Amino acid sequence: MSVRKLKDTVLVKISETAEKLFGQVPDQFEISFPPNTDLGHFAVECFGLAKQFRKSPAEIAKKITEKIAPDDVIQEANASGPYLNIKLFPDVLFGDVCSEIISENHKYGESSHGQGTRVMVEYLSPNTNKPLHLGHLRNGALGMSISKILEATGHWVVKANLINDRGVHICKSMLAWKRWGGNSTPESEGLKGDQFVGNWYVRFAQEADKIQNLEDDVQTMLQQWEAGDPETVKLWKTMNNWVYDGFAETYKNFGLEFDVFYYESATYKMGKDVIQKGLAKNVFSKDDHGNTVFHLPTAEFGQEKSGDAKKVTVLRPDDTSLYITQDIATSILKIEEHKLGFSIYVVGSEQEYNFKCLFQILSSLGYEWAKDCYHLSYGMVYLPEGKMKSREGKIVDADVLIAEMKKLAVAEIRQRDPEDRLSDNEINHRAKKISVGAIKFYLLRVRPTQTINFDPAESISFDGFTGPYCQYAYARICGILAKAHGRTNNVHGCDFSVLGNPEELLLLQKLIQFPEEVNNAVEEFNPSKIAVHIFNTAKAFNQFYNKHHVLRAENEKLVTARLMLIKATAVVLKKGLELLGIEVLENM
RNA sequence: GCGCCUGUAGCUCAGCUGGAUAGAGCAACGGACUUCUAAUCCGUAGGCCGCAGGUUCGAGUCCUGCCAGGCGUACCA
Repeated sequence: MSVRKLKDTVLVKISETAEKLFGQVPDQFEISFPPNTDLGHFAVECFGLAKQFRKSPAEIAKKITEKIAPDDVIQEANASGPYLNIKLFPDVLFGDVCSEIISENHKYGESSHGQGTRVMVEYLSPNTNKPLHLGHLRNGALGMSISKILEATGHWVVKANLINDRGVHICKSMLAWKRWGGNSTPESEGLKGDQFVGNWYVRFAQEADKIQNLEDDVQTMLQQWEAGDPETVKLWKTMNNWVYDGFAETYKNFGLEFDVFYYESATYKMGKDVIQKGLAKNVFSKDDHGNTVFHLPTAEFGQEKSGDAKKVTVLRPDDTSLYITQDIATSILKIEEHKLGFSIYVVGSEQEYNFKCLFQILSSLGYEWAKDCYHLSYGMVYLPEGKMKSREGKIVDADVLIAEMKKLAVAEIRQRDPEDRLSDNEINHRAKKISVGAIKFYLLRVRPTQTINFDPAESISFDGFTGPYCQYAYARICGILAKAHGRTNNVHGCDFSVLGNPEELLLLQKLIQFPEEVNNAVEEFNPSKIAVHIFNTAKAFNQFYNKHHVLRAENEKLVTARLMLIKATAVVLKKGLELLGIEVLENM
């Protein structure tokens, strides 16, 4: 029997008993867990039934308790005030749950809700003028995790990266390098390509304070680029490729993957065409300054003080494009190329208004799928000194953070290996998984809408509510299973009736709950649901581990049954971490 | 001004569509390694859940008003 079926069995039983008692089939009621495991394995709140049957919740709970007939699944029922607590026979409860998890293995927790739905997750979307920073890592962790969660719920996911590769800001680093860079390359300077280009972007800002015409020169360069001037285009390609090489390294280190790349340089012209067509159809209009504008419907967007509708500029008077111009085009491209059921944009909360406008414009252009576009907005990452500002050097560089975390992980691993048994290779391998896991967990453990106040000391911690804590629980289980010598091969021959202490029950409860949490996570686009639940699962395991023996349990039956329980726990921990984009280790 | 987000323990956050005594981690203090990995566990201490009303048998959770902070409010991205 599966976990779901087990719950259904209990539901049906209660439903039937209530019908016999009150002559009516109860309306829907939910099954939950009692606050502690002594009370029972499952609980039913009788408030809803109270309304339907016009009796007090306590009375209903009591009556059902008296009438419920024990069978081969339900051991006993107890009323506790308005609550009806149910105990099952341990062999059924533990046996069914563990067997299901072990036989489903990595598929446990998955569902088919999204079967046949294609969905695009656009995330990261960096500019090619500077290296990635902590904000990008939050975006990346979120984008990857959401993609994995969607896949686990049956969706076909296309992960997209929209590269902002053109514009004045890109020209700034180009200009600085052209003027002062000489023949230097990332290679000659021993720098990652994105770091190298980023340095020239900073240099531009410094020089612009001193040199008067620099801003004008950069505008000239942009015009040259738009005109297709071969030399400028060549420079642009060269520098962007340096950046891409650098980014690729960071993606690999942090475990970010993409199926498709969109480049604004390739879509901005299409954006202009779409605007022109819209202008012809009167979706857009020209304002007094020559801007091409869109009037937002006052019903949803309100109005200006003057009483006019609010407007959004989609094309400048000289017909050069804006951010939203190319975004309109990219949105259309995405849908046309990939036949999407829905489309997610993982972008910071500061752009909420822009996306609201974008989706409205798409809708007004006649694209019905605009309602299937969803802006997954997330809060900013603040440093102790305040908001990150790349121009002022007030940033946490992604590569630096990853490298520092890795150093700390290496130190921790060495401390646990006083006899120097581990090879450098092995240490490196472990440190990588641990450090990246720590960063991702730190960024994903709070709901996306929360602003994160980046606390360096807390973020580098490997104790408590962290990724390494969860990885550690998994590694401990692996250690035990490795010494079990195949005694976990036959789940169905295992006698589970010996299990049932509070620690075992609590752990089992977490395993039962996992699929629901995956479901909650996908419904809310909120990976923190899984992070919190995996932490609670690891914690329940550690509590069990500290109080009870597995391999040295009192008798062989207990050893085998506990082995099954922890094997199932390992499955859940691994799957949950995987959905967060975090890898597990068998040794730590 | 308007829109969105946030306000829960000293700090960082959970708290599912209202339901059993408001939970965790960190920091503090006190304990547990001859025992399956102490990156662990146990205990102590710490809360007018921003404030004030309202709805309800029942509110941290829903409604209204206020206070404080963040972001946005278009020819930046």
